[in-house]
Amino acid sequence: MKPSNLYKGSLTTIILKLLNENDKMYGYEITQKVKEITKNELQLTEGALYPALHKLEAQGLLGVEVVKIGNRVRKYYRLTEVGTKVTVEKLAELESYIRNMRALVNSKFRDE
Amino acid sequence: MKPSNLYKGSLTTIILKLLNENDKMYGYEITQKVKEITKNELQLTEGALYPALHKLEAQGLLGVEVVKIGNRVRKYYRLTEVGTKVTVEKLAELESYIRNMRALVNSKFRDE
DNA sequence: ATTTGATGCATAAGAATACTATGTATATAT
DNA sequence: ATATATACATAGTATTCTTATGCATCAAAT
Repeated sequence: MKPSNLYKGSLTTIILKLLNENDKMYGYEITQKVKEITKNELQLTEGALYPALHKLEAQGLLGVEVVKIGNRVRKYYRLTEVGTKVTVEKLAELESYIRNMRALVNSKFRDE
Repeated sequence: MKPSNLYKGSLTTIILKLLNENDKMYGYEITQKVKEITKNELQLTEGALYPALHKLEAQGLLGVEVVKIGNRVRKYYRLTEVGTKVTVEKLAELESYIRNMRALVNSKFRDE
């Protein structure tokens, strides 16, 4: 999460929404999906992502399934029922946030 | 800043933009303006606002003017030249943030 | 053959940001 | 008199993320 610190607080929303779209995803896949969707403008770091996934799991919003691919391990995450509910809330909060920020910022920029 | 933690990282942008619109403002005035514009959805706390103002001043983005109103003191803040430049950057970052978040979240919500 | 880059997980130390609580003080309305 | 609004400020705490580091597998290039 490099570019600006506006993203602070958005990671949970991003993860939940991606899992809502994709049934199940593993961590590395999420980082790539975000890069792809935002055309490299947002790169989430593993140091942020993995702790966030663990926390969401601990809170019961995500379930995990460990899969062996050859000799490598993948941990697939998917939304629980509660996780789906929280996703709805988080998306509503995002809309509210955007609406409020637009209202705060919308008037013309003054340069004189 | 109560409702969601999406606002984390947005305070600087809000302050700078309001000062860009209003020439000069004091702290309490800023809290009221934000409440008004967001229809009470966003209430910034003084514990966040005042340290933020001091920091922006220390960074040279804001200038201060202390005014006595009766027996009370007000500290009016206004943008410096550098502050105006940074405001432009912050607004661009906000647009970028909103664009990226919309892209990440835009597809239909899945509920089956 | 081996090195590089990509894949894939993880955690610890620290920085940045905001929240909660608290403190001080003046002004106004009931 | 008392509650509410105005107006500033800081300390302690919590949350979130960044940076740095570590381990390990696999594919492709030299």
